[in-house]
Amino acid sequence: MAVHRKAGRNASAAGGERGAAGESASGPATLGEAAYQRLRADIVVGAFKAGEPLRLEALRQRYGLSFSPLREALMRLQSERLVASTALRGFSVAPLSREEIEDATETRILIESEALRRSMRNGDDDWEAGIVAAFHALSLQVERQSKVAGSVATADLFAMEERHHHFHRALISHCRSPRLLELAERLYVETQRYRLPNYFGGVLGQRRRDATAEHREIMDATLGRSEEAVRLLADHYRKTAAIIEASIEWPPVSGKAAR
Amino acid sequence: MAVHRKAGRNASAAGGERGAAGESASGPATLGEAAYQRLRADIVVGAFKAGEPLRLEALRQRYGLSFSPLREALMRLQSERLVASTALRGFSVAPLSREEIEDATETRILIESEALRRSMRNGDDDWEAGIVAAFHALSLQVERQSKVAGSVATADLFAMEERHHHFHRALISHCRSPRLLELAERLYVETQRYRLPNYFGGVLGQRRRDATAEHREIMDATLGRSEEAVRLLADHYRKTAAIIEASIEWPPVSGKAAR
DNA sequence: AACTGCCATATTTTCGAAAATTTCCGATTG
DNA sequence: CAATCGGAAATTTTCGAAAATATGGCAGTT
Repeated sequence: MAVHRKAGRNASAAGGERGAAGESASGPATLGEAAYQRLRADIVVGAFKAGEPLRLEALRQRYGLSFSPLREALMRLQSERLVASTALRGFSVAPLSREEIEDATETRILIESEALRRSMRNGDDDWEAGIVAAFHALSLQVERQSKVAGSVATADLFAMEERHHHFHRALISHCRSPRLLELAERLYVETQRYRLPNYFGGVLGQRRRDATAEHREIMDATLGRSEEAVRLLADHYRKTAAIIEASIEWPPVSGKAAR
Repeated sequence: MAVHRKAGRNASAAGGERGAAGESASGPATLGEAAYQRLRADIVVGAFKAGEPLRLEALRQRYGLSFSPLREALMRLQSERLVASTALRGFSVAPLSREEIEDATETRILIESEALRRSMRNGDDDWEAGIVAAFHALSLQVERQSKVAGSVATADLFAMEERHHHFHRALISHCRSPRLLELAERLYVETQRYRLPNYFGGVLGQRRRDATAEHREIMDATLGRSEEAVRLLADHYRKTAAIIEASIEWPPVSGKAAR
């Protein structure tokens, strides 16, 4: 007995190397992959609070999965610094702290600065077109949301986030280093944890900050192959970090983090 | 029935956060951790050839473990780029290539350059003492091995490797960035795969390269808080990469990598 | 009250088998 | 002969239970 999967499941012939963007239709190929994606999303949006223990039984019920795929996913998330764990005492959501956001921000700047420089050296017409297109799509979404009076739909916030991500990826896309691209990707997700609560939570209407102008400046300098682009990008990230650090009431440093 | 572990196993009360150095006595706390360490060691020393499929049944027999801890370990190794995998087609040893060693080397230089600069800014007396001590220990080992006539014992090669690693870690140890340290660590292991075969395999007696002199120069410039240290370190890594690239007969580019 | 040892319970970790999927091979067809 | 189809075998992935370990409370002692 014990039917493992409800139906024969989506017959994705392709499969796809992990780490690739795609998947598109038909969903994740394995339950482990699905667990990874859902868990990561839930951590990033704050569905689990920082530092909160992640008990396997609870996760099993929440996602309707068995231990094996969950453990795999948690293992993977741990190596991406979204989850912490101690030997025989289980997993917990990685804590948030000033030190962490600063380290993540500065590391991200180090990685993306280099990636941006290389992209500017290697970038061709397609690269430029990709950046312009991504910027435009992002602007449209910003425009649309600024028109809305009250609260913005969650779906729109996700669309916004997606386009923002896409824009920043376009800038460095032609650096020709798999490692730099992967690191930038991970650091984007790590910092997302810090940005999103601030973003969903509150200051939506009164956008004190003109992020679009910053993005445009970065784009212009980048297309002009100017080293200034690197400085602007770094400033952009540092400003974001500063705003977040100011807006969060950091929990008092406690000795016992996990569990 | 089905006794899980032979005996009650070593009762390591401590446990220890993963990623920490220690463990010292009493071995890994969990079988998953043990699998990770053994598998990683076997991949790095080339016990499994690059590109070779890692079949679970074979691993199960080799290490006397069940699937779960093995999969966990493989998952972890994949996120460290030592293992590749495709959705439902299993794992394989990550391939070696010119592109990879170049990317790894340049990324390592990017990371360690920044880490070294910060260490030079932050470093105190203990930091300096640590570097001097590590250099000295490394020199002693080099000295000892150069005296030996014929082939050197494997244990000595490992001791050498360990002290070399320790020296490079000492240089950047005070950068105050957990991420940079972790990345440097991972890149060290990644590049180890390329260095070791060359190291074990052949040119032991006729050390054409005076690595000790290079190390001393790096140390001196570092202790003198000179930016020159960064340049020397980068040269050191690029030279190593160049030697390796020259000494390896690269396999012809084939389309099908895994399995 | 503080400390210690012990037991019951909660939780993680590991196992071995079942299920799902891919791979391989031969027969069949165009 | 190339291509395709089917089905057996090989392999990965998932499950659910068993084992190992940690946790928390309670009694007994100092």
